Amino acid sequence: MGIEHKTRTQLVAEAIREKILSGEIKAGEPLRQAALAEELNVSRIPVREALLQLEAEGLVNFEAHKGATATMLSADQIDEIFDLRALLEAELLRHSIVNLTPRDLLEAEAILYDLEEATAAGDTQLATGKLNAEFHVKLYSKANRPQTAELVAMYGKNSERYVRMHILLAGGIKTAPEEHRTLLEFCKAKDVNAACDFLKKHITGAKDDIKNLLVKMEQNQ
Amino acid sequence: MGIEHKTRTQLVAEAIREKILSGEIKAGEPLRQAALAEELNVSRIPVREALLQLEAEGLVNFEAHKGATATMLSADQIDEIFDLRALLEAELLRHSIVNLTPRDLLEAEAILYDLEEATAAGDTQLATGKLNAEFHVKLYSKANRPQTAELVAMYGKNSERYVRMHILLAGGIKTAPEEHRTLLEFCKAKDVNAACDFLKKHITGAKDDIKNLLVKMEQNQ
DNA sequence: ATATTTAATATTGTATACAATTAAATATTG
DNA sequence: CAATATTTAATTGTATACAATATTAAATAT
Repeated sequence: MGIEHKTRTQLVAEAIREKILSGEIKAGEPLRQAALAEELNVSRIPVREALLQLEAEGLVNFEAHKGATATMLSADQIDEIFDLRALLEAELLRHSIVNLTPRDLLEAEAILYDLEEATAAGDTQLATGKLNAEFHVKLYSKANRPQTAELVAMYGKNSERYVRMHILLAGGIKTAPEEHRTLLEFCKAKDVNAACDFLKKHITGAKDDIKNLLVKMEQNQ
Repeated sequence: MGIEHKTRTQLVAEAIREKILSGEIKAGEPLRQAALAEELNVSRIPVREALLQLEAEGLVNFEAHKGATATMLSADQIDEIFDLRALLEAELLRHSIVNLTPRDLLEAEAILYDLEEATAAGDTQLATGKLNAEFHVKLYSKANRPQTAELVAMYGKNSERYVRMHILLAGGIKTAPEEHRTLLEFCKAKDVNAACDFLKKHITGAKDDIKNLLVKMEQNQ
């Protein structure tokens, strides 16, 4: 049970990732190695390695000799990412549902309870962010599809900043709380097809909401 | 039209990638930075960066302080990867079919012709490798889904060594050539659902073939 | 002899220094 | 003045050197 010995590269990656997701570093903005290195009190080597990792996560574009920039997703790319999420998350759910125990379903319901309470309290940040993710992860938890789950996590992270932005600009996503409850009921009933179809629509709905905003922003520039 | 100035990191990545795909570096084998650096006449820095890239491609596992190893895919992981490919490639085809021009279909048929000739000549390496990939790529070429295509390319690369190995050990994949022709006919007829369903079965069939071999190999160890 | 420390070695992680490339600024020419 | 060279500065890419960690070998204790 040793102390976790995080490498500098990992710490730097976390720092830059958060800067991008929080919007402190805006999409398209160049990421200067020297500046980041100085700010984080490390040499450029771990910064470079962190940037490479973040490129693999889709948060950064790294072009040889030209440097790294935070990725700027066009409306089309957002569109595609959310389609991918719908496809992959439905696949996870399909494999998970049959293995979900009554215990799992109760835990999901407990999260849903918190989520509804947060929504009622007006905490859209918490509701659409952490709790929403927890609920979904719980439903997928018995899929036994680690690589698919990793992909889903990656795309989730990549969408996160746009969701956050959307919350800020549009005052939260209109995802009706009942949608989550409907999804849970389908899972309880072990109605695989209904649950997966509904999940796809659920994700696609969020997409349309965000995409509209993105299109407007692109026009304004 | 400048001379392509490939960075050392890119060259090293290509070299190591080929070593892994060709089987020169076996799955599970450790990749010593110093040894690779000396062999390729570079310092350890580009080697490290190349290893990070290859990790993103799924060809390498990189653990802090312990070093990198060529990924060893279990039968379960192969299973999941091929399921993912079936899902994603069907998605690409679904979006591409409607945009495929008669010209595209003729080009696909030309590749298929070469493929059948190679098969007849007994060149399973060429037929199941390059030409097979070309045929599929042609069918997906009008999908307009760059990120999905990138994923498919990645998983394709990751499966490649197992396909190669299978060809060596089992004398080629039994994928009936008629399967490709059937798929092409569905595309010509613009029968989206039939084509996608058939494609999924086509990929899943290849999976079962390879998986059987993998299971045997795991038992032998 | 086996288990547990301690020392030695090998290997990875990171800072510094320098080389290569690109972008910006200045000079040059039609 | 516009367009093109030429120089300068900024930035990235990579080698070398050293620090931190993990692995192996030796030493000690049980």
